[in-house]
Amino acid sequence: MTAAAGNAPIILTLPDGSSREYLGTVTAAEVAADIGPGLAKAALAGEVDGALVDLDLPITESCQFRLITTRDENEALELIRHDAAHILAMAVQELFPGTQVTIGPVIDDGFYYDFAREEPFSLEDLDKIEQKMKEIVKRDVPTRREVWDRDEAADHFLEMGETYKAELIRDLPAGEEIRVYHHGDWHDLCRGPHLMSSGKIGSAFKLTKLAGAYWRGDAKNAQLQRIYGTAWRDKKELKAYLTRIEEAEKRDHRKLGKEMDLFHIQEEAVGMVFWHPKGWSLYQEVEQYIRRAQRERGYQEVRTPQLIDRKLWEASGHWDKFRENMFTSNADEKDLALKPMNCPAHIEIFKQGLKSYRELPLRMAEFGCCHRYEPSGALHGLMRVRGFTQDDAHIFCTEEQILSETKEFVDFLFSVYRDFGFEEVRVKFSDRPDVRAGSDDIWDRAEDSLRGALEQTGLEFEMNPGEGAFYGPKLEFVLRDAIGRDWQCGTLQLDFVVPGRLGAEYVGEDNDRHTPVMLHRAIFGSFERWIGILIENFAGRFPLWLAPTQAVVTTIVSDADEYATALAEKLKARGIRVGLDTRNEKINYKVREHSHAKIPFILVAGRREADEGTIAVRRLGSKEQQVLTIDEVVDMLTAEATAPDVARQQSA
RNA sequence: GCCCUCGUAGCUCAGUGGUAGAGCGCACCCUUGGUAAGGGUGAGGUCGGGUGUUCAAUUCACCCCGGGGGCACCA
Repeated sequence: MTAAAGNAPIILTLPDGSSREYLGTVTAAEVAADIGPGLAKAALAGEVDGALVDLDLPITESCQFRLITTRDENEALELIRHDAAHILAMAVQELFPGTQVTIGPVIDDGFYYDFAREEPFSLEDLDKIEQKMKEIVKRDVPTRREVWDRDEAADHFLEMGETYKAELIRDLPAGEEIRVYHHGDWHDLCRGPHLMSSGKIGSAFKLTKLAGAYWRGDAKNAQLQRIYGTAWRDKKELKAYLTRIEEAEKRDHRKLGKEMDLFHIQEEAVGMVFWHPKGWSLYQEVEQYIRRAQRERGYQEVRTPQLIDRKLWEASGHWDKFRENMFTSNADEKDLALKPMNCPAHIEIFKQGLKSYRELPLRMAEFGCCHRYEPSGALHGLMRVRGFTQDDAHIFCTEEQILSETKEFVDFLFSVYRDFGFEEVRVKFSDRPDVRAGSDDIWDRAEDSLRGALEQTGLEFEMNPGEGAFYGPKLEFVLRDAIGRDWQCGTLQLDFVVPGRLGAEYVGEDNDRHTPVMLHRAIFGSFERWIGILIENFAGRFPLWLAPTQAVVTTIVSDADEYATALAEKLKARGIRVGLDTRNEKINYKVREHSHAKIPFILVAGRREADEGTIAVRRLGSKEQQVLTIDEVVDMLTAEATAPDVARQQSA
C-alpha cells in the first residue's frame, strides 16, 4: 500500500475472525477504546501481524490485529519485564548520575540491565534502587516515543557521555528505525514496544542479584555491572516464583550431598570429589547398571593410563587445541599430562595387532577417569569438576556403519534415560567450530553423514552452530528433570581426524589399509554430574534400587532387638542395603530421624511383631503402616530393589 | 580468569575493638516408650590463612585461599 492510499480503508482482522475498518491511520489504543472502556483500560499493547506494538503507534496498513492484556501471559510478561528493565535503568541514573546504560533485555523469569560505572554497586544500593523503582512506578510517568535521525542520535548519546549507546546505534542495521523512548525526563534508545506509563508494570517485581558481565558477552571487553530482577503480573505470581526458587534450592545436590553424607569436596583438592560410603554406593549402583547395559550392547571394557607422555597428545592434536585445559607433570625429563579424554588411549589399544574389517564395528568402553583444568569460576559441586569419570566409549567402524551405529546408540541412550525415569529428551546437532582440526572437505563429509544418520532416526533436533568438538561434529542429548530443568548429558561425536593422526588402520575387504572412523559417545557424560542430576531430580528420595540405604530395621522396645537383628541379617543376605537401629530412643524419634534421612523403608519391630513373626512397614512419604510377615517383606524389598534392566531380564 | 558476596563448634546460624554464644548433633546417666523431637549432665572453637593499624584484632585495613551468585569458559 502506498502513502497515497490514505482514503482506502484499513482493515484490521481480529482473532475471532471479525474485522474493523478505519480510514487513515488508527492506533491500538483507539481500537481498544472502540471495543469498550474496559478493554481500553486493560490493554497493554497491540499486536500487528504477530509483532507487538505500542498502544499509540499509528497502524497504517491492513493487518491481523490483536490487543494484549494481562491475560496474554507470555506477551504481558514480556512487556512488563521490558518496562521493568527501563525503570531500573531510570532509577539507577537518578540515584547514580554518571552511570552509563547499555542493554537491558527480558530473560526467563525476569530481566536485567547492564551498567557501566567505576564504583561497584553494593547490595544496599540494590535496595535503594528498588525503592526508587517503586517511586517511579507510583509517579506513573507517561511514555513518549520519538524516531530520530541515526547520526543525530549517535551524537546526542555521545554528548551525554553514553558511549555504549552510541556504539549500539552505530552498529544497528542500516534499515532500522532509531527509536528513542521518553519516560518523563529520562530517555533511552530502544526498539520498544513499551507500556504507556511506568505505573502499568504494577508492583510485583524485585531486584534479585548483582553480577559482573562483559560488554557484548566478550571477556576481552570491559566488564559491566549487571543487575538482575524478576517481574510478574501480580504479587501472587511473584510469590509463586520465589517459592519455586526456594524449592529448587532445597534439592541442591551440594546441600543434599552434605545432609545425606554422600560426598564432599575440600580446599586441598578443588574440583575433585571425596565420595563417602553412601555416595559411593549410589555411584557403584549406577556404574554396575551401565556396565551390564554396555556388555549387553556389545561393548568391550578397557582401562588405560592416567598419565601419558606429551608426545601422544601432540600426535592426537590435544596438545595444540586443548593444552590450556590439561594438568601436566614431569618425570624422567619427560612432559606428562593427565588425560583429559580417553580417545587417544583407546586408539593405542586399537592399534595393537592388525585389525580386519571383520572386527568392525569395534566398541571400546572405559569408565575413564579424566582431569581437566577448568577455570575456577566454572566449578560447581558435582556438576562441573576438574576430576571426573566418563561412561566413555569409542566405536571404531567404517563410514558405511555410521548410520547403523548412530541408530543403535540413540536407542541405547533413550533406554538408559527411561530406566532412570527421564522421558523428555531433546537433541542438538553441533557443527564445525572455529578452532578445529581436519580439512573443510573432511568436515563436509563428517557433518553430512552424522546429520544424515540423525535424520534417519526420525528424531527431531535443533542446530547448535559452531559448537562441535575440534575433531568433528556432535550430537548432544539434553534431558529434562522433574522440575523442568534441562541438562546436557549424552553425546555422540563423529571423528574423521584423530584415528588418522594416530595412525589407526584396518585391513579392508579389498586387502588395502584403511583408517577407521571413530564415534566418541557417552550416555551419562560424567558419573559425577549424572549423580548430581539424580540427587536433584529425586530430591534425595531415590528409587529403591539406587538408594544407598534401602531400609532400616528398628525397635520399639529392647526386647525386640534380637528379632530385629535377625531380620536385618536376613535382608542383608538377600542383598538389601539395610541398617539396624536398636538405640534406646522412642519410636517417634527414630521414625523422624530416618524419615529425614530419606530412608525408603522403615521396618519397625515391637513385642507384638516379635511374637507374631511380622514387621510393621512404613514407606517414605507415607504415614500408613503395613504389617507383613518376614517372607513378605523380604520378597517385596528384593523385588522392588531390583535394577530395572535386571527386572526386565528376569521377566523375559 | 573477571565482578559481587560470604567464611565463627560436626551441622545451621547469632555476636563483639578487651581471646565467644544458641539450637541440633555427639558422649554419659535416667527413661522400655507403638510410628516425625522424653529428661538430665557434659565434652567440643588458634572465630579460613597471612600481614598491618592498635596498649589490645574474631571484630578495622590490605593480600592470599576456599565457598556461593553471575559473566566468560564447557575442547
